[in-house]
Amino acid sequence: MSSANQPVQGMSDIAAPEVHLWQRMEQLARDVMVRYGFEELRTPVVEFEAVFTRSLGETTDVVQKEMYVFEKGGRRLCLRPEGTAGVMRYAAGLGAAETDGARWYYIGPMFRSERPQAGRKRQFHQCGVECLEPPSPLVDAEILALQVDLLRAWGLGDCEVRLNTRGESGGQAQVAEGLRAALAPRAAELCEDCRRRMAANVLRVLDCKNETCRAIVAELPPSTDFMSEASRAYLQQVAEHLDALGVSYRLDPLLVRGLDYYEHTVWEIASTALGAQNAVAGGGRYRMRLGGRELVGTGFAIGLERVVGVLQALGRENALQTPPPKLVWLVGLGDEALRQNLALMQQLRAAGIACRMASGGSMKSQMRAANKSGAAWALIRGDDELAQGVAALKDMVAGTQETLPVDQLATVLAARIAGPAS
RNA sequence: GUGGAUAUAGCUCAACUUGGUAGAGCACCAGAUUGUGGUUCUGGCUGUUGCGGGUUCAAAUCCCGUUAUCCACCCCA
Repeated sequence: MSSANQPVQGMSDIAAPEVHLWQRMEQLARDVMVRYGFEELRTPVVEFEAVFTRSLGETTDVVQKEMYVFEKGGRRLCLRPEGTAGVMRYAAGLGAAETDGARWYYIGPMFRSERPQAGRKRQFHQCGVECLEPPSPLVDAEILALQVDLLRAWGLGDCEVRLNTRGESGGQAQVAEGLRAALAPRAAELCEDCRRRMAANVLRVLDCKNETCRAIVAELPPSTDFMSEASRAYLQQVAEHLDALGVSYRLDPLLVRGLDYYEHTVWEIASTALGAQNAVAGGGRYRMRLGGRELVGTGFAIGLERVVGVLQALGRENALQTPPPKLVWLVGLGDEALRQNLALMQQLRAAGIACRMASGGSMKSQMRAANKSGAAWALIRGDDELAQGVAALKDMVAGTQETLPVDQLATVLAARIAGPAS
């Protein structure tokens, strides 16, 4: 294969039959989110760079090295690396009356310039929600319940939810300090990465994969010890609401979320069916300041490529496939029949019937094309049929054939498509 | 950004170790007494061996570079 016809590194074409799975997933997602009172919000793929640098955190890897940034007309622009900041940029331009109680969802492509690997594309797709109701453990629990509901609709009702808190935003510096102090005596034993993380982002030490680091982390006091009583109580209430909602979860004090805007409730849903990139979805409560307004909300994002990956790994993708529409393939023998078939095809389409035809060729080759396309029927006309005002309708599965008047075709076919499976 | 593996027909792969200008299956196209697909039989088409350079009389094969893919680190959904 030549490099000229490949897509850009880390970006993929999604074609049939897999694209049918995507369409179905998106349809189910919209159905579920609408039931929870969410409206779709479509924000641009291109945003000002500052929208993300200010909200995700200047020091996060996403901002520092993964964004596609470019300059146009003297403005620093970028391709969105995630969905929340763009939604909040939109919200910041509204009045409080419009953002209070807002519930938005989005589905679309995101871009991060990372090295591609299993479950990690440079253009990937997320489905997420943002809820701007007044902060409450009840809202957090409801949003998590929505996410679990959505995964269940896709056939992933058995994923494990890990839940944790980052504490109120005012106390996060204390948490970092506390952890740093607790780690300090054993800093020399930590891996090279973790020694760097101690200064840059202590929380990341908690989910290091290195064995000796994990052993050290296991002996640390839980990070909630460094939080306020109110922060611990908030988490406790979220847990109680989740119990009431029937959502199962596991409290995991080592769960870390990467972006700076999170506060209080955070969660993540992973699947062992995936490789190293096993996080399927994540979410939490956040606070960010944009355009002079401070916005608080709860939201989540789901990586659609990863959901597809889990479904395929577990062999569940077929459960979401819907049967393709029944297709009628028009076969014409001779130029006049082809011409009249073209007009007939448009009449049938106008009646809601899916139709195709070949531009010519022998009857054999046209029938072969009909078969290859998976057409349910072949509709055959030659000079004899034209003269009599009829058409031969062949059932491609049963192999049976009958002759019908042309003016009855639309009603007969429509009835058979709607009726019981043939 | 770092590391490992890989790159041959539309697809899955063989030939590479022991250099001698590529082959199979599937797919595709066409026929099997001139109006019927899917099965069968017969025949046919397909490649600047990812790209660039080097060694050699000769490179898919050996060497260097480069690009891409896969996997892992890192990070995240």
